[in-house]
Amino acid sequence: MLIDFNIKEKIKELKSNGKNLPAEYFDLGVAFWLLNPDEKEYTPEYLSKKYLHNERNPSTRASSELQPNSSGLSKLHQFAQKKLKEYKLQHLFKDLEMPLIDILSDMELRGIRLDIEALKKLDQRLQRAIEELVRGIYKKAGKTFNINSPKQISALLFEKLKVDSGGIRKTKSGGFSTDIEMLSLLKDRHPIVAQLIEYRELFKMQSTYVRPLQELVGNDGRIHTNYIQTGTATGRLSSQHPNLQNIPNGTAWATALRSCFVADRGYTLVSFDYSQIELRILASLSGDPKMIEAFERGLDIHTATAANIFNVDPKKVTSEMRRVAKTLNFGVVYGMGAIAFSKTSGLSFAEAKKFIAEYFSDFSKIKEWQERIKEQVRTAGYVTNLNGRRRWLLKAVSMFRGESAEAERAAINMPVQGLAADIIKVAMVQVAAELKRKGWWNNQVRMLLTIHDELLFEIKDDIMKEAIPLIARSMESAYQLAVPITVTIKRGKNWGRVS
DNA sequence: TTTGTGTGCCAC
DNA sequence: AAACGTGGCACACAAA
Ligand SMILES: Nc1nc2c(ncn2[C@H]2C[C@H](O)[C@@H](COP(=O)(O)OP(=O)(O)OP(=O)(O)O)O2)c(=O)[nH]1
Ligand SMILES: [Mn+2]
Ligand SMILES: [Mn+2]
Repeated sequence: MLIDFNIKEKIKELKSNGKNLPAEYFDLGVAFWLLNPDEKEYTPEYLSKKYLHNERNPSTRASSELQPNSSGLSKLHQFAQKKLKEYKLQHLFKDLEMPLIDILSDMELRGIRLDIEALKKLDQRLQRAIEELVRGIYKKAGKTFNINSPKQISALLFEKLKVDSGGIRKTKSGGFSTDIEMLSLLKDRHPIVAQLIEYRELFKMQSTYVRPLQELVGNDGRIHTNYIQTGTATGRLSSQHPNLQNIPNGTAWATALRSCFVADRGYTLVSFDYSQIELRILASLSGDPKMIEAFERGLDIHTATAANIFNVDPKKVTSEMRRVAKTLNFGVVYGMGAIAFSKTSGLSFAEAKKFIAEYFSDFSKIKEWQERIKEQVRTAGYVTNLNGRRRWLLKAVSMFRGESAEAERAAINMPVQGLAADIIKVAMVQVAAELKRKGWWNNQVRMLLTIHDELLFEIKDDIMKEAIPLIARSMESAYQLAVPITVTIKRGKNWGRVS
């Protein structure tokens, strides 16, 4: 058995060189992450110092110092084994996280094709639009300055241009805040502000996405992200270099950017996204009869909330309205206050307070479930999800009210977000196994991206008709809840496509 | 020159 | 963001 850190990288190396893979492996970083997903890092140096009280990297120590069988790595292994068993995490480790490594390594090696020419054109369009905005901003300002500096924007607006600063929040370091909420407030007070807002949007697109993506395209014309299996405290994956889990979505610029992610010739991009996934999980965990019935009837609670808040017929709910409602639905169940709710929804403070109160009286079992979680985290110092995944939250008993409240909200979130993470991981393992049985894995069907509750595939056109229902049914049956689990399927030659 | 903090914003 | 949660990343600015 291969016992080491960063096994995903080692597997990728072996696969790239056509070597045989170890039959069994034990990733120490992932093991320690399951034991405590809030560690600062999961390196041999850090963990052996912390758990073995040993300063040096256990894997690079001179062999002369070592007793056979008691090297630092096997000490860490023994410790992790013992604790995984004690915490009942072996199942998650052995049957979910370790099998996932093989899948993630295939996904990272495969990468996703980028249309470089389209991206360059988008860059140029952005560049021209940004230059135009900069000209207009400097003209209205009567001087040049660094528009990327919140400090300089503040000085310009409130000192040089004498814009009324009434109602403008201060940052914790004392200056006026210039975030989107404050700029929206200032939009009616000076014509420069609308241009600043648009500049922010375009500069973000260019500096965070369009430029770095061009840099990171490989010789194969594809982008290879790195999934961090130890990257979150709830069980989700994270994605780095580049992060492909936060590619813009919804605006015209976002669609243009997503259109640069394309399928190989003869293939189609197909995405499968779980519907209202954490609300379904919450309904199931809490046993709330009303929410369970809503899902059994096939209702869309995000749409219902949007219709309610915006006072329109559910059929008239737009995707932007539904996204706002999504923020509100999850906000409420994870502890949002009436002030934040009113700002996000546009409702008055009183209406917001009423909405939240009615939400918890409609779905009263959710409130009861939350109270049980709060009790658990206070008494045990940790919470677990349905599969035993664990998060330590010792601050739940902090003497500082803000700290304990924050820990309680995290405690309420973890069992839900963490089960959603487990469900998609189970789905990935199950789908991969079924596709391998078909002989399609990594050939006619390529799993490209995992985005929290969504899988993006590249599928050969001639087997789409068979592959799509196979994947969808597999994802929907990956886990049994008290409510049905469904996926929404979208397809196109590029990622900016319509349904 | 590098490193760390603050601000801000993209996604789920 | 004044009581939604989970992330990654770019940039300004100050300190090392
Ligand atoms: N706490 C919190 N969680 C969020 C937020 N946005 C998304 N999530 C979590 C909960 C969602 O169920 C999960 C997947 O995000 P999606 O965008 O796919 O939304 P969801 O599946 O709920 O609805 P959908 O039917 O796919 O549009 O991520 C948010 O603003 N706050
Ligand atoms: Mn979803
Ligand atoms: Mn999603």
